[in-house]
Amino acid sequence: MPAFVHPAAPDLSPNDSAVLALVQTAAGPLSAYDIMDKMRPARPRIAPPTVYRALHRLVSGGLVQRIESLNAWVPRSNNAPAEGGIITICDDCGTVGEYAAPEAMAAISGALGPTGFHPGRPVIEVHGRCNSCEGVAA
Amino acid sequence: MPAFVHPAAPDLSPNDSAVLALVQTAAGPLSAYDIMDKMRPARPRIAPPTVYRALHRLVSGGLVQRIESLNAWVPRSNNAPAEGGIITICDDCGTVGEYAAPEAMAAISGALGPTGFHPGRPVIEVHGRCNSCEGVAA
DNA sequence: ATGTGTTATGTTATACCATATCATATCGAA
DNA sequence: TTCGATATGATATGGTATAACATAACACAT
Repeated sequence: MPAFVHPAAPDLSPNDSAVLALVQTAAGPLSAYDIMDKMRPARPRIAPPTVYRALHRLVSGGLVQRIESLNAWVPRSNNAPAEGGIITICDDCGTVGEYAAPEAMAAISGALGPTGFHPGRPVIEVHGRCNSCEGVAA
Repeated sequence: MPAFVHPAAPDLSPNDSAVLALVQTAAGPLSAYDIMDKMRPARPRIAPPTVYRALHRLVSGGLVQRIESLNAWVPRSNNAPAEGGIITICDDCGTVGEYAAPEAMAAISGALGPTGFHPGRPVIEVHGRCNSCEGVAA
């Protein structure tokens, strides 16, 4: 897996900042339409492309990550790996976590080596139950 | 990662068989609406729920797999791992592959152990370029 | 044969997710 | 000032998935 480094985020547009703030302060993953709804009080005419454009820029800047298996978006934590950490998704409470796992990434690269496939963007999302939820009802 | 074993597929309904045949003979991943379009000549009134119900049953039976990052569906190969192999997706030609990688799964489990997260369904999809496409235009 | 439970399918409508397209605004560099 | 680059506005549409309710088909016990 090539070590992908996000380009340094330039200063954000007002739009981008607003979207980022919402994603960062949300209790969990937000869909693009959740974000729109939250922006609507301040900006009644906000439209989907505006939100998606901001999200795409934030993803490029490494500030936001899309959860493919949820069609939803979460902030990247500051201490998260530069790219491609493991995402955990609790199917009970919806909590999402992000963890570095260099050995896992290496193992994936190793497994793909013989196939000739050239890895680019990895999507590693593990559904399951978080520690709290598992404790409540095993 | 618990070793999840799909329940043995009971005999398929006619609907399920039709959907499975289409997925298995397609050149690449099919969306649910691709499948509907292919069924329409024979069944002009086919509707989305019919296709989705078949797909969900086929997934439960381990015969079909959903590619989360494509919103599309592919057959499980006979020699594919029981569950949770690594999916490769060539972003140039669309070809999808499935590979076993027990060490990678173990590494993911290992990385998550300290977090207390209890893994269930893993989604491991690696976008990149297949060997052929990489050769054509590096 | 009738009733009952179960599973599959039909049918309509709707919700939800994402982008194409074209117009307008803003701002700094040539 | 004019131009190019970037961000946003605005409308429309395309694409993905499920809710809700109705009906059919079949197995099987009474």
